[in-house]
Amino acid sequence: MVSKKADRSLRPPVSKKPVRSLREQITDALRSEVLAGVWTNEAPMREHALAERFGVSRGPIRDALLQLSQEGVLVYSPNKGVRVNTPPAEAERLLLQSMRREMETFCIGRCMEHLTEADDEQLEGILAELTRACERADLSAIADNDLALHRYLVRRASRELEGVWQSIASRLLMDYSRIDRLDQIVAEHEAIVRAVKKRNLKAAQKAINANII
Amino acid sequence: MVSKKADRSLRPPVSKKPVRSLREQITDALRSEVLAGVWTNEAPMREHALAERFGVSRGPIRDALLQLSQEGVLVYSPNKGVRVNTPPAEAERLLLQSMRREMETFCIGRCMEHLTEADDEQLEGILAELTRACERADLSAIADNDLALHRYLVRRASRELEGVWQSIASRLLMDYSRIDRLDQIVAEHEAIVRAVKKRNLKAAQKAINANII
DNA sequence: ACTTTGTAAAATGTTAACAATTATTATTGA
DNA sequence: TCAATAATAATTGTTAACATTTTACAAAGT
Repeated sequence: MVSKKADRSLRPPVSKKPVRSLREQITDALRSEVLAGVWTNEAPMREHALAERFGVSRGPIRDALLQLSQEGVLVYSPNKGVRVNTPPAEAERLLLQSMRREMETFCIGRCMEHLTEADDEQLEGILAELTRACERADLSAIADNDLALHRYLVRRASRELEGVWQSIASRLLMDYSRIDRLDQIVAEHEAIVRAVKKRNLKAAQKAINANII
Repeated sequence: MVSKKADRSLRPPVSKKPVRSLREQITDALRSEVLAGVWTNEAPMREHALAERFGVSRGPIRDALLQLSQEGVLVYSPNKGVRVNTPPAEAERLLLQSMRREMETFCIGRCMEHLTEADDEQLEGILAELTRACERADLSAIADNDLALHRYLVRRASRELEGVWQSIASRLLMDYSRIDRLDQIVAEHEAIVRAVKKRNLKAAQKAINANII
């Protein structure tokens, strides 16, 4: 499924997309699953089982699990493996929320002016995927595209900040599976994209802050 | 030096200290070196050389390099290895500073009331190490103990926040090697410890904010 | 019945060999 | 001489085997 051979044969002959390593692919797949509530924090996630499922050896699996542990999605216990992290307590949650708002407000303010129509298209594409994911209630895809939309704006503002942002956003979405208002998710992100397309900074910041809850 | 056998033989018979994995030891060692300016970002850090130096195989080395890349200390290029990251630009720096202040202000306010005399002793110990490191101008040890003192307070407040804090603090200290006022470092951290020992929250927050520059 | 102890299974930690990629050097051609 | 290209070396990516640790289970003892 993510094996290297298959990946290469499927890749278009001329591709500008940066090669995504096995580790990255596995990390992304597992993150969206965990945020969607596919895994419980009762039983540890076994490396051998994951390796078989992804059709790779334990090496890249370990890399992904280590990365997700640093990101706050999983919790790592030496010699015991990893399990799903618990959502942050109320006080931590409020702090992380405040920090995420600060980051994304900064990022949209920084990238807004030099966004192009190509960026608008990209955002529309992610929004469309998010909408479809909501329609079929695919929590994993919803988490994926929710993060992707915000990440796109962060990345446009600063590659340096992406890592910090990811670990804050992931922690905040640790109880994403409890989300039930799927139409609200779509509406909030539509508002963000709309404001961005109009290059209306204040409205965009307002929409983003309204979405970070 | 960091081999497992040696480590176990040196461990006291009854120890409450959590076992530090090879990955953690190597990560900490490399982080303090990079922050101290031992490595340049000109040449990539070679896995084989590091493996030989630490007397382990490339596996744990790769783990440490991956972790430090996520932390913002190193930059990872697929198939090309890692090199030292560049310090954040001014705008990013100001944002990260603000976030770090917010975090540490929160953490000291949260842990202050349930700190004990044992904590005071720990902090004094770190401060003493920091002072000695400054006296012999050992930048690596200075970076280590500077981070250790702040990390201690963060950890006392919340284990959940430690990872986020580390990646912010590391990025802010990426030009630590340019520090030349060694006596000022000692004075600022003395002020922090003094305020904490007096359980004076306002003074502690002020001292911490004065130190985050 | 309960605790303790020893053994076996299963999991993670580490290593070394192999595969694939990138960088370097040498060579060929105009 | 210089550019293009092929051979070579060096480096990272991946894998499978081995080592260590933890866990589960059963047997023995009190």
